[in-house]
Amino acid sequence: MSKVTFETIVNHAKSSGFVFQGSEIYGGLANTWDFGPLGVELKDNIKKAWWKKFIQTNPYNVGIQSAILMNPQVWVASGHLSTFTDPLMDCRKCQTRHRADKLINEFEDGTYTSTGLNDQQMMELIKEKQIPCPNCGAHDFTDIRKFNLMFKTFQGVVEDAKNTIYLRPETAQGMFVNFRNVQRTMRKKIPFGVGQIGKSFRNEITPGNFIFRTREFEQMELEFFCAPGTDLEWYDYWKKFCMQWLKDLGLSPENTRLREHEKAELSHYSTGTSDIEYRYPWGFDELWGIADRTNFDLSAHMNHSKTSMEYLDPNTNEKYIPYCVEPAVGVERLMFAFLCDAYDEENIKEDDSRIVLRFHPFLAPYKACILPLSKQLSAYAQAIYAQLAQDFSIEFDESGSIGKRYRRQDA
RNA sequence: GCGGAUGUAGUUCAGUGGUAGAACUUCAGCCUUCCAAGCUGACUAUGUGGGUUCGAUUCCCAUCAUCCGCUCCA
Repeated sequence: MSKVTFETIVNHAKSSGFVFQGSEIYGGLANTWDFGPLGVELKDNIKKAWWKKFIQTNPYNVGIQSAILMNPQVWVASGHLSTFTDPLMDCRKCQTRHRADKLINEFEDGTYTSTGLNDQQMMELIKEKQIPCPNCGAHDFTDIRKFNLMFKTFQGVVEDAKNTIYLRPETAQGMFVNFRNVQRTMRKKIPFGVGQIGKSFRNEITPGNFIFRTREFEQMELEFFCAPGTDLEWYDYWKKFCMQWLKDLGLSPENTRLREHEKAELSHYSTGTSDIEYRYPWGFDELWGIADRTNFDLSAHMNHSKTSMEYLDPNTNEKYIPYCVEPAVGVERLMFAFLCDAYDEENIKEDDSRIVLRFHPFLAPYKACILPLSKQLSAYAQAIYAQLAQDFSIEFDESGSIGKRYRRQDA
């Protein structure tokens, strides 16, 4: 099935109005992509489908939309600020990368400590003590570079450290900090979920693969809160739920699989994570992460904000911090998966093929196209077009031969 | 960020230190046709900025972007 090459699909997406390179006329901006007329329809349809399935028709879940800019304390509590900010140095000789704090702490069995040192001081210490590259033994490091995954900006007119705020690297924290608001106003009982669709930003070291990994991306995340001890059950439930949804939307099962994370690759917040993977042109890669986040986030916010995140179970009169299962999927990579899956080349006769995109009707950018057989029918055709366009995305085309026009729409 | 490759119309691909070419696409006109490639015509390109040169798309440098690895994640 996945006979589509990466290049073919990217070219087709670019040349048929799905995706354009961002800021193209200025030479582009690395890894930014703009969605064209067809792209935005497809992307919106994916979001609508998700919202309908996970929020609108789901008895457990409700939706929110939280701000992209949040109090920096959120990121302190969530761990994003500390775990995503590593002081890194490259060895010029062997091209390996190391963390400055680790170099210091691991040198001579921990004689020295990086605690309390700023970047400048760490660099000086490494130089002074002649700490070598663990890989090749050279003493030729680059300066420390901070790889902060989070985009930084300043709130207010003055640019100083006190005003530093971040663009959110995930939408999830918006659900956690609003846990009590939602629970109270919607009178929700555990288990229940809060979902949102929104942009997130990560200053990835290496983005790439077209729209698969970008620094600005849109997430569809659900935080499903449940009682401690029931999390594994729900974890399984959502895995199946998500898989089924993909299948219902026509994503071919042979290109989709579920993969359990190894212990070593688990993120700082999770005790169990599975990926739904899709067979992209370069191979299977992560599409949808389903994580058991335990009560890590709510506990962290409770400790940090001094606001109780406890839930009083009305049946047992028990107070607890709910556990959380999170299915999180990136809209763009899901869209890319649907694009790859829909792409087909039909052989008409020898040496002749045509490109057809076979989307699920719900996802198809256009639902129909009006093609008058002759220009004399133009007025009637226009009327039909206007009528249908009230409720659907419709195309209109009266130039060229009829066969040609059919084919234009296929692609 | 590091290493390697690449950069010519919308797309695919030619070509040259001295006027840049094709096919498909697109557009206009003819045709009024039910799954592309009938006829006529038209538009459109050497990523950007320097340098060498009488002259650079071609050679050199820088830069930007893309692709492939390292890495990371939804």
